[in-house]
Amino acid sequence: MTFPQRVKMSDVARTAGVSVATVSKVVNGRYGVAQATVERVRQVIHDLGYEADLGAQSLRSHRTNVLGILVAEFEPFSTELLKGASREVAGSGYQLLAYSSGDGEGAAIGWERRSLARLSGTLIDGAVIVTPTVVETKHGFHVVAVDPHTGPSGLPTVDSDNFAGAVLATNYLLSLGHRRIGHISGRPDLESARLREAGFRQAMADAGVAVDERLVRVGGFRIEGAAGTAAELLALPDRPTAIFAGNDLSAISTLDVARSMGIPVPDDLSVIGFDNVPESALVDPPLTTIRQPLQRMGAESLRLLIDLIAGVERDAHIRLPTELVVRASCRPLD
Amino acid sequence: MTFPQRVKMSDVARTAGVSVATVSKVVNGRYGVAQATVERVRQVIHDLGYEADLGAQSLRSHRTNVLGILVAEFEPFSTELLKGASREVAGSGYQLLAYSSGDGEGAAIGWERRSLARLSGTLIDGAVIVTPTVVETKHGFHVVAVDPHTGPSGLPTVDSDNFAGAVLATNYLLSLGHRRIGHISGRPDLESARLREAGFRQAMADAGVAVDERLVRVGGFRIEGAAGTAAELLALPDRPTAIFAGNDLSAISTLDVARSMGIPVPDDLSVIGFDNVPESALVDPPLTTIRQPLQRMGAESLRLLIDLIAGVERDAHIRLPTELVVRASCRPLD
DNA sequence: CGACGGTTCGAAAACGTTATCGATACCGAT
DNA sequence: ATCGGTATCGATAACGTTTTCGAACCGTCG
Repeated sequence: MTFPQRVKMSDVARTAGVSVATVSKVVNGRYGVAQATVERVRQVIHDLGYEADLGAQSLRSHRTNVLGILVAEFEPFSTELLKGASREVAGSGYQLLAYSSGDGEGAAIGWERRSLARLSGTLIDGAVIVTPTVVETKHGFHVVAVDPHTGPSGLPTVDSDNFAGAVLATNYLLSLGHRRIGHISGRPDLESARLREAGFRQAMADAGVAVDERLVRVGGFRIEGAAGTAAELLALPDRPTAIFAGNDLSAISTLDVARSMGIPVPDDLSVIGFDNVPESALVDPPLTTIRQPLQRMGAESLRLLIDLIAGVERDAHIRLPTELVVRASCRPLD
Repeated sequence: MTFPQRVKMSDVARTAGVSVATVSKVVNGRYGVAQATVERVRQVIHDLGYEADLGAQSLRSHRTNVLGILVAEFEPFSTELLKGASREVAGSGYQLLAYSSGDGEGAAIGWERRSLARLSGTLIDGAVIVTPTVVETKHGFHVVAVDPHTGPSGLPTVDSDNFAGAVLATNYLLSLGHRRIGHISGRPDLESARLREAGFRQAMADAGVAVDERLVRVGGFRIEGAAGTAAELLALPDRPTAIFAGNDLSAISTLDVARSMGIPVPDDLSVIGFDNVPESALVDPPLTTIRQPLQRMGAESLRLLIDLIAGVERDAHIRLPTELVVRASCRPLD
């Protein structure tokens, strides 16, 4: 296990005929080295293919120019965020690393904290955490939270307007004439799930229609959990004519369940989702849903993180707008 | 930019009343420390929440216990691999970091080499590269290639049996009575695309049906490129009755084009894909395709990498089987 | 009783980088 | 000539860890 080929700063220094200190200055663009020297050293660096040793760099300066993004799992939601984030990072001088807990469903809740402890201050200069449960963060290490769990988070956050989106969705269903509207809500510890349910209730109240409590149920944000809930809802004697699912995954799951129960969508049941993951355009029927600008959220969170590290003063809570995407899974009640 | 809170090995040593050398031995499970001391130090480590500084660790020992997986972009294909890989890594003692070039379409070809140069030997102990163009790798640093570009690669690889899969697909269409079969092939510099086209031609030849060269066209593996190609194919005066698309993305794209041209699938056109990405089950009609065990490929590549690093002797070329997944996008020719 | 093997521990030297700060060279002005 | 002031550069001390190697101790055996 040897790394014989790695060229280090002292090699560059020797063949350029200067000291390592000077090479370091050139690499980091510090003041105090003659233009001619700069160019010579640059040339040697290029010729030798020198790359700074991240470990040593971090050890000495506590900076690595590497940013991390932590997701629970690589599913469509996170993936879209990742796309936006990795696009944003290009040209920023940072590298982006994605990290997944990798441990499935029943994983310990504190995985992000452990990962962060391990990575922070040594491997990465900052991180964006998706759907985090943690709030505390050690001083001097920057993290921004995307779509955090409930609770007063002191962290900088970026999310979308979940409440307004839920109102949008509910109003759309209402405008189609639906009154018996079911809601499959997400994990109650998720701030976004809570807000979506709140928006749903608000819109119903504003329209003056009472919500039948038997029609709003926790389904989880995962596809399996939602299936059971959808089945319960649809098996009800007077089942809802429309379902507002807490996210696209559970909406898609509802579509499946309806099909297997012989309930045609949208004819006998309207379904609306939330998120607008790419899949929602592909399912049959194409899903009407609320669009969260996922890629943009990823991009914004990275930009925010970079700004935070650079110390620029700015608003640390970004809320992006949601919008209704009408496809084919809803229709007016006869 | 200070990190005041970070507890270092010397802190542990001091409060445990031993030297840093001893702590290091405990952490790394080295021989030569009394059982009682081990337990005392372990306790202190836990109490103080000590985490090794990856930078210093790597600097000194050239090991980080971090593995990387490099993908060009976070699309369904890579994502499935990532899932498999991150599942496999759990409990292996390694951490897994995903890295994406982030730069879109026209990015420089050598991005992986640059990334690898930067990360290798300092940040990660080894890497799996998805769809790599590079072949060379510095000595002592292990990489395994998934679905590599064409050319004799000296790298350890894992892929699926693209040739056999293409034969499977073609034979299926043939068995349905199709003779005018079109093929949208992937980027010609991809080994897998080349093999799929070869399998297609082989199966046609074996069945004694000549391939009409106007019906096999390069479409690229990206959804946009494939759309144009599909449109050309379907606009032909005597258009094919079936299309074997080089991958699911182009198959899905073909479905779209067919719909917009008013050609019903599968009634007037059969379409078969390759990969079996999750999306293919969701589209309308659900796509008949060839399944590559993507998650398993991810898992196998990680296992291979770990074994390689550990120095175990084993076959360094893994080829996983493909299989036909019949859904609803093909039907017998009348 | 001295030597010896085994066990447990710590001092100290790396690893490759960055930051400080003193040394040197050079310049124009007195 | 001497001097103050700038540029330019290099020695050197960290950073937190791993590893080597010898010291110290204890019990055993000849």
